[in-house]
Amino acid sequence: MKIATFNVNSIKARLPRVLEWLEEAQPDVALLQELKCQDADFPALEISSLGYEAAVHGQKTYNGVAILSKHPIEDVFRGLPGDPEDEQARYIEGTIRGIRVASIYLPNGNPVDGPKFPYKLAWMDRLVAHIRDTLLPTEQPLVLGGDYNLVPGDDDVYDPAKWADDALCKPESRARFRAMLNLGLTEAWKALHPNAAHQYSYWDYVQGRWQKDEGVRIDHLLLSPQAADRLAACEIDKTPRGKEKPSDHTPVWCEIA
DNA sequence: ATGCCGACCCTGGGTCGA
Repeated sequence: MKIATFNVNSIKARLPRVLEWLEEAQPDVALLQELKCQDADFPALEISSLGYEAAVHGQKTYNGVAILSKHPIEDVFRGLPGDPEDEQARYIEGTIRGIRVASIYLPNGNPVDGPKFPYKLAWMDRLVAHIRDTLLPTEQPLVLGGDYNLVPGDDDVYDPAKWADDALCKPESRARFRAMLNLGLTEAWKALHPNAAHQYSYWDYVQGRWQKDEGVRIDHLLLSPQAADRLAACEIDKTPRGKEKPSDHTPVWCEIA
C-alpha cells in the first residue's frame, strides 16, 4: 500500500496540482495538510471523481488536515488529545486496510521568543503521549505522516548555521522528535536512505530557493514496528514542486508491503 | 537583507506561513 504525505498550502488554490499528482503518483492513501478551508468547502466531488474517499478536519483560513484513500476509511478520529482548549485543526487519524494512519500538521513554533514556540513544544509533548498511551499499545501497524515542521539533523537543511536558532532546528524541538523515535517509531525515509544528505521536502517561494535547491526536510513518515517490518520503499517526489503554481512543499511517500 | 512569495481575510492592507 502506497501512503503519501503532502502539505498542499491551500486545497482550493492547489486543486489542479493535487488532482494531477493523484493521477500520476496513484497513492492508495494521501495525507494532506494546510487545507486552509472549512469542511464544507473541501472539494470532495473532484477528489471522489478520481476514486478517493476523504476524511476531513478543516478550519477557516488556517491549518486543516485530511486523509484521502482508495479504500474505505474506518474509525476516524479528529483532533489531538490532551488540550480541550486547542481548536487548531492539525490532526486526524483513521484505519485503512488494518493500518492506522494519521495526517499531522505540527505547529511551526516561530518566533521562538513568542507564545508559538511553547505551543509547538506542548503540542509535541501531547503527540508523544498520544503515541505512547493510545496508539502503540494497540500493536497495530501505524503510519504517522505529515508536515512535522522539524529538521531532524543538520544534513536536512541547506544552511544549518543560519537555521540553528529556528524553531524547526532548536534542540528543544529535536529532543521531542527523538522522543517519538525512542518510543520505537522508525522515520521511513532515513531508514532507507541512511547516508543521504541535503534531500529536501520544502523550499521557500522566495529568493530562488527551489532553483538553488536550498530547502529543508520537514515532511516525515513515522512507522510503528509492525509497519516498519513491511517498509518496502520511501521516496521524496520532487516533481510537483517544479510545476506551475506549486505548493512550497513536495510529497513524500512510502510503500508498505 | 530577515516575508523578497503566496495564501487567507473581505476590500487594499493586515496577517500568516517556515
